[in-house]
Amino acid sequence: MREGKAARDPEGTKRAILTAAEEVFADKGFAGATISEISRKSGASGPLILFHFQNKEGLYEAVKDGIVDRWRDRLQPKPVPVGAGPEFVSDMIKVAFSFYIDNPRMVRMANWGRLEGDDAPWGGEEDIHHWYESSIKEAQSRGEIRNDVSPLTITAMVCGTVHVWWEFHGHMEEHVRQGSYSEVKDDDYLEQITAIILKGLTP
Amino acid sequence: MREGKAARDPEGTKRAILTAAEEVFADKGFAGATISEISRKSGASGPLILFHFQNKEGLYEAVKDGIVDRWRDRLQPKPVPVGAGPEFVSDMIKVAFSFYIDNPRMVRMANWGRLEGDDAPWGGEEDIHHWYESSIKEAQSRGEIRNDVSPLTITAMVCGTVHVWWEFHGHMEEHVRQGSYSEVKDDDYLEQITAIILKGLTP
DNA sequence: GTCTATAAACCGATAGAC
DNA sequence: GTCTATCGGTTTATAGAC
Repeated sequence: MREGKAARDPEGTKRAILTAAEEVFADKGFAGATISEISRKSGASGPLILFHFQNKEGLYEAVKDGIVDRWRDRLQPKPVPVGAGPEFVSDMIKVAFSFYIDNPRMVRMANWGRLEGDDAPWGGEEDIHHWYESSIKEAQSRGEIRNDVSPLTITAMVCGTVHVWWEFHGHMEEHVRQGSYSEVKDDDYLEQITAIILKGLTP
Repeated sequence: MREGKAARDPEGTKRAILTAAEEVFADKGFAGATISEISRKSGASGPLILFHFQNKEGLYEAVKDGIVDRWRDRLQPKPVPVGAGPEFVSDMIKVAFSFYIDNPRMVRMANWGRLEGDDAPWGGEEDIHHWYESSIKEAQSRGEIRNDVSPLTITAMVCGTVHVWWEFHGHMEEHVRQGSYSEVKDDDYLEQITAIILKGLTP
């Protein structure tokens, strides 16, 4: 977007604005982000940004929509797993774990949003949770997973255990640095929580 | 704080400002909070707030200090548990669980802070983690907890499993409302995760 | 569609009277 | 210690030329 001056390419401009905005919103949140910073990073003037997206909130929503769209495109419809309870759960953990590596800006945007009071599910999320719930229930009915715990509990536990690792990473590094704990590598953490959860879920 | 006008009571004023500021910072974060809103809620004028706390950042730090002080006052020094590995862990879970109920503003402040890049541990936190680490290690050496997992993993898992419950509460309620999951009560969740984690940690 | 210029509001912070 | 008045800087958003 730096081709001389006023390079009338509305779609390219929009894309540049969205890219820059996503970066800034993920970094600073809605209140902390400014249009002038997005202007600087995108090369488009402030008024042009508002011309394309109405106002700051419109830009924010457009960024969110973009993230959801990209994410949904990558989601293949998964087959309901058959006869593989433990493997299904360890897969669930692994997928959640790498999600945080692959989608750092989406994660940050969701975190800001939650604090700002936005509890609405992101597009496509419902399908995944429906799939989780039915898969867990099936595994329970086959006797592969203990059935005295709710599917929601299992999902929350998996998500939380993974979430805390990436979300409190800097925080925990501080504790390691201060000698409260000895270091744990990412892969080791993944392996260990998988072992604990699988064992904890056996009937 | 509302006794007529200019009620020269510096300590009372400071307290009113801190109370209002804590509310606003917890609600909006540092960037989203404004001195004028804190002024409105506390009854003290903007300049008076800045007179007492230097600048916005100084006020923010004072709020954080106040929270930490109140929190630390309630922390009794705990004895290192003896011969009660599983009970120690279930206690750890219970304490973490009720912490989120008892300290909602502290939790929100910490969440905002983490997003804003503040990884510094809160005062007094180090002691707790030291205590966790040594307690877990002892339980492991006594063969009450499996010793192929790191203490940090266990702490993170407990914190994450609890954290996700309160942090994603509104979010999960949405999923329940949409029929993805059937409802789970707070107490049931606590009971179920305790059962899963305890079983998962047996040697 | 894109820019410059600018309005209108609000921000944190200061000056100075009391 | 507390207030009113106000400054200088930024913010979002608009007007209007091109």
